[in-house]
Amino acid sequence: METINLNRLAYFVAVVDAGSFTRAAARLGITKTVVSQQVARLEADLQTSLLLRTTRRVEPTEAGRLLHARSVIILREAEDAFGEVAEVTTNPIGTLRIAAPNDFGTSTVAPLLAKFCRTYPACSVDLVLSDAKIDLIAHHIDVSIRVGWLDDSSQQARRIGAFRQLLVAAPDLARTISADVPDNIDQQPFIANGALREPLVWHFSRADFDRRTVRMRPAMTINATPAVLAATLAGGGLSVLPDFLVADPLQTGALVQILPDWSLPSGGIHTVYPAARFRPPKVTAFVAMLEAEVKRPPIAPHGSTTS
Amino acid sequence: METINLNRLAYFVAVVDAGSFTRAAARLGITKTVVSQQVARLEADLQTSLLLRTTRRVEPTEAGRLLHARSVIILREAEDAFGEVAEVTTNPIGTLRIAAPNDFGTSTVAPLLAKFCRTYPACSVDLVLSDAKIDLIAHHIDVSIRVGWLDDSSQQARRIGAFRQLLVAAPDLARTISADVPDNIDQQPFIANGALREPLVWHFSRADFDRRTVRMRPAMTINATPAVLAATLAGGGLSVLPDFLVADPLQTGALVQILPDWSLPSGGIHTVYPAARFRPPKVTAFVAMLEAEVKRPPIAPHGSTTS
DNA sequence: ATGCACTGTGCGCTATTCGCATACAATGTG
DNA sequence: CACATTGTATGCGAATAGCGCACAGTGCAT
Repeated sequence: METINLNRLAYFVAVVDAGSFTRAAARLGITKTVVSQQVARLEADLQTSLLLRTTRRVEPTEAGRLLHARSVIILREAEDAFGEVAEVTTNPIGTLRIAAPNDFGTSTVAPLLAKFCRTYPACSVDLVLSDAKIDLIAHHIDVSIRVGWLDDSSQQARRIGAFRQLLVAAPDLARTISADVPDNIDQQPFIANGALREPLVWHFSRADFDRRTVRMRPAMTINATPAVLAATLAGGGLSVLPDFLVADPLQTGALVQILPDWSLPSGGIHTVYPAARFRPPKVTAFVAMLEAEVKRPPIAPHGSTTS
Repeated sequence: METINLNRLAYFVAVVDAGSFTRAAARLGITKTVVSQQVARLEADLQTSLLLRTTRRVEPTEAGRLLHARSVIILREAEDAFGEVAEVTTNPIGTLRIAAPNDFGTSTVAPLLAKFCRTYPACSVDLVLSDAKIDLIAHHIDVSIRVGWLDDSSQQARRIGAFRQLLVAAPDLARTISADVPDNIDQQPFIANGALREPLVWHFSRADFDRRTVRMRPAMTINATPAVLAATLAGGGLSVLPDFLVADPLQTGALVQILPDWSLPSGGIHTVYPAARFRPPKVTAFVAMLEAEVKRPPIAPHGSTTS
């Protein structure tokens, strides 16, 4: 069987159902000429008469009745399939696979998932945490969240928010620091984040004009941000951490911000999508929710310490 | 959902199955350009990305996986349906509905059905006996058998054989007739067949040159041929009957042919088909069998009486 | 009988689509 | 970093879809 035109089945079924070429054409919104010709071609393809025509009546042959019964099922199934696809393309539904870095995923994305699943009960979520860049299409990732500073290669990233970096310390250590300018801060023990490209050199700025660059002396270097946080909480030294990680410790007083009047370079929160022409609503819905969450800064800029 | 092109489903499925546009194109025997474009159009129709493409890998999206699963089923069902139709169009199979006159149907067609059903076990037969002309397509008749002399209206009839008309009588009556020329036969009691157009005037012929026309005097007129036969068997008079009806009585001696050297006009046995482009094999097979049966004349022409 | 309305189909025509060949950007692979 | 391979964009010819029109056949109401 070498590839018979499936579209003609719809015409044929319409004629049988309507009992007339003319009515079928009206129902299909095309000329009766076309219906007649299409059915004729279907018959030619199958080498069978499917319909016996009089000017007054159209009656299916045995082969016609056979094919009609099958075609009705086929067409209904096709309609169902298209309907299902349409459902996915118009409503947030289905499984959403999100890739995110470990720290941001744990601190921000994961808590947001509860709300997302509550808002869109037809969605389920797979959160894939990884700090490495993974192949989006190979892993069926719908949206990947990249935090920090993008290298030029990821062109198709879209910035949905920013995060600030805060110099923090455990309260006991913070009490020993009285400086209100960064100049001598490099005398303090520093926990370097080995995951950053430049973990030691930090550019402080204040009020649009005051700028200082300080090279910290690492008391220790840890290449995973959550571990840096843990060490900092334990009083191991100062460290620079993103706001979304230290919001809670600052709130509870487990950490204290040092030099709160000075800002460090802020980074971007980006979404990256696999190259697709159309974006499913589940992705749009989630990104909208994440963007709202991320635009509401967890720490007011230039706020004071919470101790 | 306004009529999505079903043919593209095959292309899409081929790509997913092959995991590559190029391999799918090879499998389909067309260019990869076409496959790419067709899938792109399907996606445009559905307003959805079905495939995520890299030059190295092609992976279906969630909608794509959904549609793939459905499409595989749809395509398989379509193939099944076409296969079933092909079965009907190539092999004698299915229900064969035959229309025939009461007399010929009873005497000739009905006995033949046993052989037909034995030869083609995949066929079942509906024999519709009626002396009136019925609407072939309204009654789903595959082939109608007309016996006798067609009026000009039935153009699409095909002659598959002939029958002879025989002047017969019961043996007791036949013994009283000694004539060997038709001239005085009109003195005998005659049973007229009211179903004929001209039941009384008969044209006898012998050996290509001897011709006589006789007008019989009806002792009785009966408008159903089988009843004429019954009256003749009962000795009610001479009558003219088709060979297929009197073959058995002549064989057993229940009837005797009168003037066996003289012939009466013979009639045709015709098939009439509903106007269809293609003829199903079940019809062809049956007509072939009927033609063979009918071509073998039940009574040798110019044979002698069997008394 | 006889218009008459209506059926399905054939014909000429145009717009769209199918399909091919070629060229090209992107991406792994050695 | 050359190289092969992938999917896509482009231009072009052929096939198809679809339209309007005209026409023969058929049932219905006179």
